[in-house]
Amino acid sequence: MEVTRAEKERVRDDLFEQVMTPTNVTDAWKRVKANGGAAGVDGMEIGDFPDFARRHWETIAAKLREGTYKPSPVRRVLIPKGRGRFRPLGIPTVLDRVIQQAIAQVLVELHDPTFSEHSYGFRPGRSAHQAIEAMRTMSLRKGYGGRRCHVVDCDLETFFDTVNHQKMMARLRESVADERLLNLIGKFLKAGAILPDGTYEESQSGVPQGGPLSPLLANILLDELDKELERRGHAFVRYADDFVILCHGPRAAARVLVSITRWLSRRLRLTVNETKSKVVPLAEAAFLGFCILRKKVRWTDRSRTKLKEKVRVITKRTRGVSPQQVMVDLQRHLRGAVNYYACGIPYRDIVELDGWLRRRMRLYYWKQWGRPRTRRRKLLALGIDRAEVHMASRSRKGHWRMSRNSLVHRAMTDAWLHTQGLPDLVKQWVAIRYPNGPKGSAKMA
DNA sequence: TAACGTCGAAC
RNA sequence: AUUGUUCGACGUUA
Ligand SMILES: Nc1ncnc2c1ncn2[C@H]1C[C@H](O)[C@@H](COP(=O)(O)OP(=O)(O)OP(=O)(O)O)O1
Ligand SMILES: [Mg+2]
Repeated sequence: MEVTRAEKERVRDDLFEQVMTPTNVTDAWKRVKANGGAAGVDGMEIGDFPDFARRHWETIAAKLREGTYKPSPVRRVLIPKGRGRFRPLGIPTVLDRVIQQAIAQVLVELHDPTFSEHSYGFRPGRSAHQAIEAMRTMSLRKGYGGRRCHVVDCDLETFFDTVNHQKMMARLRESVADERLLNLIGKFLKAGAILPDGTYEESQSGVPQGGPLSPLLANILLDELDKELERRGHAFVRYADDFVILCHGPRAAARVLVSITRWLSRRLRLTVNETKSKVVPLAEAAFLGFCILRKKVRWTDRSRTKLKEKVRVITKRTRGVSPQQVMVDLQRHLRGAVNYYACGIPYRDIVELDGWLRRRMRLYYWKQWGRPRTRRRKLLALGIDRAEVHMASRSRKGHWRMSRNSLVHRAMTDAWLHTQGLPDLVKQWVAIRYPNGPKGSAKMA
């Protein structure tokens, strides 16, 4: 016992050297390189880094060890977040990303095993699917399934930007004894930012949205929230700054929301987003793009609308893009999106979506063919007889109506569209939902 | 099983 | 132009 405790002390105090290990640093660099991200405030691209590192790593390592290394400010880039709002990214330099990544790799092994079972965001081996499934399982427990079940759906306001430095460092000090490492992390927090107009801005609070270490720091801070929710015996699931608490009724839920809001503000100096946070009946609680309806996971109307909108954009730009190219784009987009949502898509939705997609693609071809002469030629080539072709090719009906026309349908059959490269959504859905085939006989991977 | 690459989703 | 963490799918290779 005495030996293991002493050993642990040693490892804790040696964390900094663990970060600086050549294998750890090269792993960190590999990751930064693989991400292929943009340059930071110094303008150094990923491609420039190996040369720079060969020349300067020794002196940088020395400065890091002496505690005299000064991280560069992050580069502030505003990206649209919908509804006219913007997300302020903080992009560290390539060098600082490597260093932060190296720190994260060491700290994650120390901290992640101690995190709550009910926390899912930014954590290795844990996914959004597991989080929503955990929520579903909780809702099945006695007392949470019925009509009375209400959910506190909580989200923090500009979460990363509002992380309190003092609170963050105090929390880190509880688990990290190495002063050099704490010092370095503190410097990263205070590095500041260069705004798009070139002016410097101090960072009095916040972890950069874009720092490789930031998600882990966020979880280390909110671990205290998890512990508090556990202490109070709440049925909750957290994904980053987004968490749900299942309650036995609307009044209890309302009390919990008020209480947790106050606790977060007082204890962690974090603000609950008043507009995003609310108490709703279980069926109306949207979490990670899903909700729980009649004990099943379902994608939200919003998720479906967003997916359709994306398809619309891909199939819109009729100018200059071949149908084949459009379908390649559709293929790879829908493969990923359907793969994510499949667990929440009911069969009738996927059939409807598949039909809508084919119709949209027929419309694309029809528009592409344009002039009556080319329409005539294409229709004949697809095996439609001359008399019918004559009428259809000269049709002045609207395009969307033509896409439903039976002749157009016979020319471009479902099978033909699929041979041209149109993804088969129903097939894909079945492959995900029933991976073992109709008999359910084969073994799992 | 692993490594690289492309892409999707959540935050 | 747009960073990061995590999960997943597909492709190439052995
Ligand atoms: N694209 C991203 N890049 C880097 N970090 C991100 C990204 N998206 C989300 N995050 C991180 C930083 C956010 O503070 C945190 C929570 O996300 P989110 O709730 O969507 O935004 P937010 O909390 O910053 O603003 P809001 O007030 O709109 O909730 O997750
Ligand atoms: Mg938020």
